[in-house]
This record gives sequence, structure tokens and C-alpha cells, in this order.
Amino acid sequence: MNEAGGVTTAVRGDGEASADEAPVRPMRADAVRNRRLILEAAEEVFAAQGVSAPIDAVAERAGVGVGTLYRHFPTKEALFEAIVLTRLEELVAAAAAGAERDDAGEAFFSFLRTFAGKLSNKHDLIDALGAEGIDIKSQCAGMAGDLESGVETMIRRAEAAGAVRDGITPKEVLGLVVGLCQATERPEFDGVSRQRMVDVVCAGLRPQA
Amino acid sequence: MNEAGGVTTAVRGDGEASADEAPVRPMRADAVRNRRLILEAAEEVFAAQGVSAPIDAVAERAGVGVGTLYRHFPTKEALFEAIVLTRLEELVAAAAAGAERDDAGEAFFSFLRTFAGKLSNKHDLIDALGAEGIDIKSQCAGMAGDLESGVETMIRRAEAAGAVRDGITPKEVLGLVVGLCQATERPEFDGVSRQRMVDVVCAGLRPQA
DNA sequence: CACTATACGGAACGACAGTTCCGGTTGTCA
DNA sequence: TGACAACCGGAACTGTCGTTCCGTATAGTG
Repeated sequence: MNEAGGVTTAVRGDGEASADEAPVRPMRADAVRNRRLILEAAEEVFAAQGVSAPIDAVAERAGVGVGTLYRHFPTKEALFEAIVLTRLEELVAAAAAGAERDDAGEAFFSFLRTFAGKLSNKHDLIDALGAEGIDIKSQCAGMAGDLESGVETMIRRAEAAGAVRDGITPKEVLGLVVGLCQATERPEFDGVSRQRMVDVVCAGLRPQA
Repeated sequence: MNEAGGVTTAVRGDGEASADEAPVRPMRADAVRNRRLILEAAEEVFAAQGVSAPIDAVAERAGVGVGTLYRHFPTKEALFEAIVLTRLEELVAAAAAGAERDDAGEAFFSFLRTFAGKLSNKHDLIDALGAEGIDIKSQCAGMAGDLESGVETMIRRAEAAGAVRDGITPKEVLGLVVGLCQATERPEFDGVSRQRMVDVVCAGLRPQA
């Protein structure tokens, strides 16, 4: 329902350790601190409760008022995307790394398990990747594209190595793993069950007799 | 002693098949008609939109007011359960039938495909079976138990026949298929993709080398 | 230390969904 | 046909959630 920029005011000098100096405009110290508190809180709350978590819960956990939260992120969705984007970046990096490895087959399946592991207890990511009917927005779309590219490379190479069944697409693989994780997250399953369910999907992706 | 029934007023003479003859009191003709209209509407609306569909949408589609709807079902959840229960019954029947077949392996996988097919476009069922954290209530719980029993029988027999991997539990199988369908329902997949994704899960359930 | 742009907090607003209530309608039976 | 109980419709109530507004507090500066 809006354009969704991602971040509002001139972000800057966020204490993220990087040395990126943009001489736009300095941010007040308390603002910087609160921004980080909000992001940390959102990370936890969204991970635990998914997109549907009330924004007040995030504000409360961060120890700020909702007004402050909206000063930093124009919309709930913007905040959610900021979190998801970070998570997606990790996955894209993992996919890119896997696409470089020599042992294509092992690289692919190892990535899948990493992927499933990263989704574990991250309801936000699962919600974002599993959003039915609703397209992932803005920057997330690009990230999702990057993720698919990485996976595609791994698939092609693993296929060539005879380690993966023919014809499967990255979208299908990602969809399967996301669906798997939605199932896997249910409280009725213990670690053993989860492991076995991941095994089932991995086994199904191997070349078929 | 008359609360948590699921149905409000003295239902009667509805095609329930059971022999429970309660000479309580007959239902007025228009009430019977409306009740069926509501159920039919709910079936369509919930299938298309899942649990989250507004109750007004059901009332409107049925051509009745919300008041009427609430006269027949004390709560949205009660109506939802009524729909899901019907759907679950079909699945239980299919599972029971499969448990009888001689070709245990084929019976199991054939059931799985039927299962996946029945979940197709039935967001209500997917929501109900995939409800995270929220337990399926009342009669649905019993039905879900019956479903598991049927699946368990099929699994054991298929295992004995060497057609299914060892150690898998009915809960895991059902979880996998529900997760699969959550993925499969996304609009980005066409029939070919869906088929392939079902194949992947089925293949993964076969005995592993 | 005073001053101001910046930032903060949280009450208030509007949208939406589930549920209740009650005046009016209608099927049913004598 | 008349009368009553069952039934209907939908406005109104309640609670939740996202978002806005504005008076107050404070970091940064001269």
C-alpha cells in the first residue's frame, strides 16, 4: 500500500563495524542506539512469531515507544524487510560459496541442510519465503533472485556430476525446502524427526533409478 | 451439557447418516435450507482463502446475514471445523481403504498422491493440518488420530514389503505432505512443477540404498 | 549555559474482524 | 386464518493492530 523505501531518515554510521563513510548527515547518538535496539528486538520477535507479530511487541522489547519505531521505519513491512534482507544475504552468500565448490553434489546437499538449518526457528524468513500469493517486495525480490541464481548454478553442476535428479528447478527446490521447514517447525517434532524429514527431501532430490 | 457441541440448535434430519434419532424438535424449513447454504458457502470460501477468510464473506456468499450464520454455528471456529471434519472424513476413508489393499507399497504411494490431490486448492484443510502451535480441536483431533492410524498401518505394511524407508512415522509423513502442499499451492508453480515436487517427496520416502 | 533541531513516548485514530442484540419476518400448527 | 415461536438481517459493540500526531525531552553546538 505504499512505496516502501526500506529506511527512512539518513541512516549513517550505524555501529555495524563497516567503514562505509557517507557524508550525508550525522545521526544523533540516541537515535543510532535506538535503531539498533529496534532491529535486535525485531529480529527476535519476528523470528519467534513471524510476520504477524504486533509492532507494539517489537517496540516494547526494544524498550522504545511505537512513535520512535515509526521514526526509523516508515512501516511495519519496511522493518520486516530489513530483517529478512539480512537473513537472505547470509543465504545468498552460502549459495554463492556452494556454487564455487568442486564437489558439486556435496556442495548442493550441504547447502540445502544449511538452508534448512537457517530457517529453523526463523518464522520471519519462513513467512517471507513462503508468502502465498503475495510477492516479496523491493530489495527482497532482488535477493531472492540472487538466491535462485546461486541455487541454479549448484543444481546444474550437481546434475552434470550425476548427483541430482534431472529437470528440477531452483524454484522447486526452494519451495520444497521452505515447505519442509514449515512442517518441521511444528512443536510435535523432535530433532530426530526433523532430521529424518530433511533426509527424505534430500533423498528425493537425488537421481532416480 | 449442551455447550461445546459444534452445532447449535437441534439439528435433525440432515443427511448425517447416523441412526441417532433425537425426537427433540424439528427444524424449520428455511433454517434447514440456510444451514446448507452456509455450509456450501463456507466450503468454497474457506477452500479459497483459508481460515483467515472473514466470516462476512461466508455470510454474503450464502446470501444470509451474519446473525443467521451465528444462529447455526456458535463461532467461526465451529463452522470451520465442520468443513474440515467433512474433508478429513474423506481422507480417513481413503487411508482405511489403502490399509486394506494387498499391494502395500503401491497403496501407500497412491494414497499419498490422493492426499496431496485432495489438499490441492483446499486452503482450509492445509491451514487446519498445518496449524502451527494451535492444536486441532475437538472432533477434528479424533479424525486426525484416525488418519494417522490408517497411515501407520499402510506404512508398516509397506515397510514390511520393502517399499518404504525404515523408521518413518505417520506424523512425519503427514507433515511432509502438508508442507509439500503449502509449497505447491503457490501460484508460481504450474502442474508440471507440482507433479515433480510430489515425486521428489515420494521418492525420498522409498527405501534408501 | 542556553538554544534549537532532532528524537522520544504514548495517547488517539481508523480499519477490520468476530460476536452480540433486537426489532421485524415467516413457517407452522390449530 | 390467526397467533406464536422460531428464525432472519444487519447495525452496533468489542478488541486488536497499524499508523499518526503532538507535546516533551535531550544531544549537539556556540
